[in-house]
Amino acid sequence: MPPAKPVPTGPRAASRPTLRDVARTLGVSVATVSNAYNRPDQLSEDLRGRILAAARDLGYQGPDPLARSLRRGRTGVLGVVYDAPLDYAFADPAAALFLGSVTRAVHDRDLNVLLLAAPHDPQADATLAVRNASVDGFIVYCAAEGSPLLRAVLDRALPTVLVDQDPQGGSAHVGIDDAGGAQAAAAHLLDLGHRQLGALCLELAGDRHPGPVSAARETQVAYRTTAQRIRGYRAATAGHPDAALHLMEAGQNTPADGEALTLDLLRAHPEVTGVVCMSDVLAQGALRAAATLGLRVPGDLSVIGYDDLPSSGALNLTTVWQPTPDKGAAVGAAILDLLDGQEPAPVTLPTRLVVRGSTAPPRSPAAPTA
Amino acid sequence: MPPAKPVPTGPRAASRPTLRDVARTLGVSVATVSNAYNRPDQLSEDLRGRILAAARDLGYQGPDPLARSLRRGRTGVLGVVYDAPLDYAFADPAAALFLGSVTRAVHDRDLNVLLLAAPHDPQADATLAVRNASVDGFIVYCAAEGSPLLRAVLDRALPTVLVDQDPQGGSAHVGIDDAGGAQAAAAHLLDLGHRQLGALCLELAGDRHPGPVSAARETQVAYRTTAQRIRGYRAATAGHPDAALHLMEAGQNTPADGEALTLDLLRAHPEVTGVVCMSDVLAQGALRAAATLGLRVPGDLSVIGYDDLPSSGALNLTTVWQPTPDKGAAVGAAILDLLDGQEPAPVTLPTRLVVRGSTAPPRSPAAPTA
DNA sequence: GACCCGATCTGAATCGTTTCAGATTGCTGA
DNA sequence: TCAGCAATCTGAAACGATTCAGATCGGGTC
Repeated sequence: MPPAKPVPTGPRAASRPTLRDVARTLGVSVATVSNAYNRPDQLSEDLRGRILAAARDLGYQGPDPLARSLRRGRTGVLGVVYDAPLDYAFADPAAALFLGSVTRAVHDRDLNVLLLAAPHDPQADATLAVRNASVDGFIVYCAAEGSPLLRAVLDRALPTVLVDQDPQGGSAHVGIDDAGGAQAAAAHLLDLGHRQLGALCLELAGDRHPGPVSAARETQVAYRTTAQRIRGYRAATAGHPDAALHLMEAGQNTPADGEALTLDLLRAHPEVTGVVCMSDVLAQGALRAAATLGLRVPGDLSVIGYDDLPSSGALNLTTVWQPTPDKGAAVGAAILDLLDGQEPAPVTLPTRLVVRGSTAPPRSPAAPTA
Repeated sequence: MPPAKPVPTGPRAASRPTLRDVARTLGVSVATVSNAYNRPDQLSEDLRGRILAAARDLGYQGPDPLARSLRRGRTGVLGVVYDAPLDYAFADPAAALFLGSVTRAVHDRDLNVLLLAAPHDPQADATLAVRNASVDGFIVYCAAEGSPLLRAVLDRALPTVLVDQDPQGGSAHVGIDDAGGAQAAAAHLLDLGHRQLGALCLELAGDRHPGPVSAARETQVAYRTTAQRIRGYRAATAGHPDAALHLMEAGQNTPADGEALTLDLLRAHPEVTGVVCMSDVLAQGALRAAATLGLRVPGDLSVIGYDDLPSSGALNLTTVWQPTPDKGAAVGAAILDLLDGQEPAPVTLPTRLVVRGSTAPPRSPAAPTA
């Protein structure tokens, strides 16, 4: 005797109706109902109308996105990967602005963005989210050299674009002229006559190591952006044998860290008259520190940022502008190319020094206060 | 004759290996391979090791997330919905900070966040992204009363939390004391002696209508946040019969718009000595406008913001603080409750006036300039 | 009348998993 | 000796769609 065919479970409970349910109530095939949604030209207007009506009556919401993605082999989702907890990342408006410009670029093709980030808990498996993400491609925004997260992304072997990172593993690359911008910033201060400079750096590596940067540490920078900008600062000072550059590393990219770092810097090196910062957010902290110490900007201390945030206009902050909207557009274009099977050319976008009111020649050393 | 069984396509091309492929190479069942990944206790350590090894050799990356989601009925993704193009939304760091705090709250449960927003093209179907999103729930951040996007979300009948919005349709609610904060801001200026006030408002409705707010328009505010804050401003001025409040509506929440609006305001009402703003971003614009006009802050013009962004410290801006991290945590807790089948209580968080240096008593009317 | 064609509609395979309900095996205790 | 049981492993049914290769049918052409 053949094994009894399992009895179908009759009309299912209050569960969501499926394509099959609406097919059954009309006595048509599921293929036809599917066509009613996806290929209106494949069935008569009349039947299509009846199907859509029946669907409405049943409370059917249209084809399940998940099942559709599985069958079609595309999800319509791009993973944007930050190698840091997201609330840290978004403490910098520049990160958010970039994200906005990326989504703008990919929305036209009906792609959405899934946020993937490192967990807060350092014990937790950082790669889990990346490994379990249902996406058509990745955009990696900020990852240290050799980070597990980055490796997990590359392992997925999906279309991937690396932002501000050394190209590797067959992925596309978009970046800015980090070194050039930094060099311009430091050169600006040197041209004004400053010789004792401080630099507020973003993290050099994923380990938390805030404070003065040792020569040893400076040789092993994991983040490309940080490495390039240090290179720029160094290149500028190299032209002035009498110039000194004191590097400070931030634990987090926040005004609070920038303020603390500046206080430390000026305590250790009171001779410093100009500070270059790797972000406007850090520069905001430097401005606060100056206010705390009763130093006038730019009279007693010159400050330069990096990014040119919208708020930096109101702060009258001299800074290095970068083309955030273009960057997002370039990233979007690159990932779309990859999805289309084409190989996009690497992109490096320009930066530009924006001189505002937070920089001026140093007070001459011997001059009396005020 | 029975129809010939279709011939299996042999070893598939260079396509990605599946669970079945690794099962076949070891001669075990797919169930066992699945268990090797999901239920290590269901098979011997020995076999499990061989399976994982074979998987590695084949280049199998682990169970496909999509198929897994379909079968399990959960995606591990939450949709965060903005009823505006994302690059506009993220022009306000407050939006980004909120998003960061939400992701922080849900990451602990291995949930990720999918960004869903209105398209730039007003012709495009705004609801498409929401209808096609594979998510376990929604968080709606900023939607006008009766917006199609909001309706589309509610139609999906998934766990949903509404942020800064009137509760409706069985969804949870998290908000702040918008009116209270606004009232405190306006009251602060009135207490200082100001009587001619300007107010820089966020959009009143989804149509783009920047400029002075007519009485008619004021009666039909689509955004709850805007409505509540206007109510707060009005409540404060109501106590002073000799006080006037001039409402200006922003087209976008950006410093540029805030600046333009302030210039318009002061041109039309030179008697204004204090400006309350519905965001710090707009307040940044007001500060710039003052600088442009050669007005000193707070000597000639007092300015108050809303949000207390990190950058507002450096700007020395008096503003209304709101507990962004708590808000994200509350939203996260609410959505997790809903996913667990529980009904979270509505949450309303407090706001607080932070007095800094951008507010002072008005220069006495008759006093000579400087 | 035979043939072909376009317009509609259907059957069934497939996407890649998870999981329930056994089957098999070897061992223990009575 | 044999029922009972724990430890392993398997078969096959979902999950909810898309899509390809026909089937059916009425009408136009020669």
